[in-house]
Amino acid sequence: MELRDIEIFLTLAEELHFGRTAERLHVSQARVSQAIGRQERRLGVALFDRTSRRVSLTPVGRRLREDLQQALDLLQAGLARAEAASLGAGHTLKVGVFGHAGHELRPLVDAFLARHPGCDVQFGEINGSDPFTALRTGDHDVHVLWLPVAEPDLTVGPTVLTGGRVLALSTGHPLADRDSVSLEDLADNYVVDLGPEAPEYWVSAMVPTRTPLGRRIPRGPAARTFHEILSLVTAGRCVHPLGEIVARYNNPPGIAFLPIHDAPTIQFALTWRSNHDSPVIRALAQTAADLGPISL
Amino acid sequence: MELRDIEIFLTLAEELHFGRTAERLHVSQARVSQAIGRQERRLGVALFDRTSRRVSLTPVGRRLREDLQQALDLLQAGLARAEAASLGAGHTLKVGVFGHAGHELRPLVDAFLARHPGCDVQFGEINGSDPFTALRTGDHDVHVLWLPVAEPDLTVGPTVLTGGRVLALSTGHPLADRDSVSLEDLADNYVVDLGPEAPEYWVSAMVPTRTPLGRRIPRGPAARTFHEILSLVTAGRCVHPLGEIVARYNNPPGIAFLPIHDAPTIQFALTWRSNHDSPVIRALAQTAADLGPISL
DNA sequence: GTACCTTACGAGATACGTAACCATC
DNA sequence: GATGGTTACGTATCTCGTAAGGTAC
Repeated sequence: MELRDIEIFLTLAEELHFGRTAERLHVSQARVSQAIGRQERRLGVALFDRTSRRVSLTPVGRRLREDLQQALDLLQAGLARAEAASLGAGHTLKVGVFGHAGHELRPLVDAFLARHPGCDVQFGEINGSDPFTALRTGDHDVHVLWLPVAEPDLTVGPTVLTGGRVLALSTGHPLADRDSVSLEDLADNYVVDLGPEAPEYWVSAMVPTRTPLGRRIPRGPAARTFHEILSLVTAGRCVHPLGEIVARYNNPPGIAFLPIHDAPTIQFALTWRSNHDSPVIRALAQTAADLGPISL
Repeated sequence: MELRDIEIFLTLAEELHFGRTAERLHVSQARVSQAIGRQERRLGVALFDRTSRRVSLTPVGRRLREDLQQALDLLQAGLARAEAASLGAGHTLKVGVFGHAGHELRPLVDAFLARHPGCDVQFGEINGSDPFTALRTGDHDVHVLWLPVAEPDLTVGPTVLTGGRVLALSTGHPLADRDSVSLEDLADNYVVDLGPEAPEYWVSAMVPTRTPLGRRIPRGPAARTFHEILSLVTAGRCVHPLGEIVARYNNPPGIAFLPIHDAPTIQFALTWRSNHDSPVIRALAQTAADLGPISL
């Protein structure tokens, strides 16, 4: 991307300081030096006079700055116009969420639709055993996933939901008459195995493999959907940690949801394929960032 | 380089044909398709309506074309101005050549200096045992080398010299009273070994390892400089093929230069580090291209 | 069936960061 | 010796070409 070099040049022309330029553009100082050095080599002329104490534009640099600034402004204005056209053009965003989270996201969706009247949002369902596939196939545009998400091809955007966690257990379970449980209690029970498709680092952020004291939490039988999990829990074969939101929207017979008082709050963030972002997705992310996370 | 994508977009907007666009920009048709597809994904809007029969701009595309065309023109004008400033700023180009080739290149240098009065050309000497090092270290900006040159970090520019070839041999050599020799004659003699620093494919373009009929041409003792070669030849220990130009400018005692009548013409081309081109180098190359090769 | 746009995939080039280096005050 | 620009080098990403795959006429 040669445009980046131009951006670096223009920023340095403004800041007259390599370190600050690097900071502003979120790159390393070395990168700024390289970019400028390369431009100067290509052009065959110094754009900046610099010692390690002082940076200033040469006459050629000053002239180039004016020309490029103008060009870049035009360019970005053109692209922005095209993007704006896109947002007005009736795009539908398919957002994958767990269970009823879509309802809790109503404020975000409303704000987004208000800002972008041409657009629409549809929710699709995802589940913990396979959190990324629908995104990667293009079936969904955005997923709302608990963090951390560390997939090389996915971008993690703003957090949209935060909340506590509950333990689902059978009403007949010895712990069921408590007011709350501790993560330590998990060590004495099986939790549902979500299967091999979801990366372990991600699953274990919700379903830990060890208690804070280090005791192993055994994985029991596998389940792929939310209802399979519930049925294992109902049968008393497993307990299972879930987001607090689940307790708010579900009241299945034979199951109790008890707060896990020592589990850290969990965050759900917008996530999308890095290679497939688009103005609509960025607009949703922007709206989410402006709104801030919704706390349960 | 995101600028390339813009260039591709603008060209396609003009041609309305992926194949022709690819041809004009010297890229594959797939690349054009990829570039446009990516732009459209990023912008979230179609820029072209297309079937496999017909390509046309959408309204958004039409508008974007106008904006980007203007921006790109400005940008290139700015860069061109800076380049022009560079050419006026008294650059000195260090050109590495073999022996007296610099004299033969006088017409090129004169034309170049006439076009770019602020610039200067200095010649440095190179020799066949180590043709690239001075270029890579930055001691020289350009080398005039016989072809083929196939180094990944070097760019081969226009051919500046072409000429026949001669065999240097001792005046006491049995062949010395001929009018000319054949490549086949080499098989009965040792040729000078230029050492391991020069790549074999390049050396053998001047000093073949086999005759056209396939007989091996034995390599004799090693020599690093032109004068070392001559002294081996004078001593009768070797013969050695050289460019015709050598015979024109040298008349060393005890050595005869006989035309090799069946050796193909050899070409010498401007060569420089791909990563270190500059307006001055490009200007020299342009002048050379306009002038055409000088035939001996 | 043919012209021509798109997709899949791999190799090569490029961008960028880390770390060490060098210069100025 | 502290601040700040440069150089060397490794790696992750991106570019681009080849080849196979669609689709409209």
